[in-house]
Amino acid sequence: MSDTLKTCTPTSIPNGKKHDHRLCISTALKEAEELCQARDVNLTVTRRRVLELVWQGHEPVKAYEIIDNFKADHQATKPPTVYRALDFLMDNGLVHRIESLNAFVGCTRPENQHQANFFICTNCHRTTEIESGKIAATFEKLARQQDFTISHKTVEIYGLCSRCPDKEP
Amino acid sequence: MSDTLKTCTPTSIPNGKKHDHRLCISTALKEAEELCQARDVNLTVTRRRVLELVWQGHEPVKAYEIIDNFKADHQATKPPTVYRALDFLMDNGLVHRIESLNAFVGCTRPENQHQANFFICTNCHRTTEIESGKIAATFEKLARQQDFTISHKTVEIYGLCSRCPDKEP
DNA sequence: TAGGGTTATGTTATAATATATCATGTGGTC
DNA sequence: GACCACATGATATATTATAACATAACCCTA
Repeated sequence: MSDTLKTCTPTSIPNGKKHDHRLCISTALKEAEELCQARDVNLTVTRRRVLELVWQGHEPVKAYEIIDNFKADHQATKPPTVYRALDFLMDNGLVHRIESLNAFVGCTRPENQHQANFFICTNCHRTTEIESGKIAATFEKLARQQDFTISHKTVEIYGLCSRCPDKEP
Repeated sequence: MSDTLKTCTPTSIPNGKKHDHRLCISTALKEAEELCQARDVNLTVTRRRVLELVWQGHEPVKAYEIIDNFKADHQATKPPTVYRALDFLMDNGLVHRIESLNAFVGCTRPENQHQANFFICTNCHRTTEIESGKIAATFEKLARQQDFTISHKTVEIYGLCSRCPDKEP
């Protein structure tokens, strides 16, 4: 474990395959607990388990994969339960939905509720949040030109990540 | 008709409610015919009708709405037929898919095959393609910083259009 | 002109994603 | 204890999309 301790942060998920993802998970859960406590909302066992399953990796996870995982836990559950937990987690900025994949990914900086933009690797599916005022500024400028008032965005950029540079795009 | 003849173009759909949308439809169909002929691909009756139905307005249209419209035509058809026609139209740049709505919208400049970015009104659902090298450049720059190689994008910006400025966002 | 390839559509079935609705449980509080 | 708010359970169904195989129409060419 000694060379792989780094936790994943919004803009830099370690490039080496072997970052210690257990740390990502435990950090995400700890942050979620703190935030929910601070906000006086209830991170129940179900919601916590769904969050943990979303955080199985840095790849978006599908709702029915989560349901299947509950089955594997011998804690069988039905779609509404999982979708409700996901709604809660999204409302609290703990997970994001990837519209173009119908899937969900853990938020890497939930303490600061935001809409995220994503880079998504078409090879390994690793998904990273893009932080950039530039993006917002670019869209705001275009919006002003058309008298359009932006409320929210879906920005999902596909391509090959730094770990998969040689794959077919 | 005299004050409403303007056809809708990528960046400016007329703001007055009463642009002559029949002209948008006929222009889109004519361009589609020309392009398909030039490319030696087959704009069949089914595909042409699906395109026409997508072009019923400047709002994204759902696949099953198209199927229902075929029923109303007494030309009942099944999902695979419509999805196949939509695939053809997308392959040929004649329609775009709006991922966050699971819906389809006619392309306003099909002669130049491209990936589009969209402004989508949350009130009237009018959807306009954004043309901007700025957007691509902004993302390319961020991508380079992370050794990410972009292949394609889903960019769907929601808010209120110029016709709906006073609505709740 | 029969055979074979290509393209498009038809048909049946089902997969995958998501929600509406009503019932139940649980913990606080008046 | 009665009530309320919240969370979950359970049933059913809606919505979106595709797999797989069959048929048809057309063209080519040997």
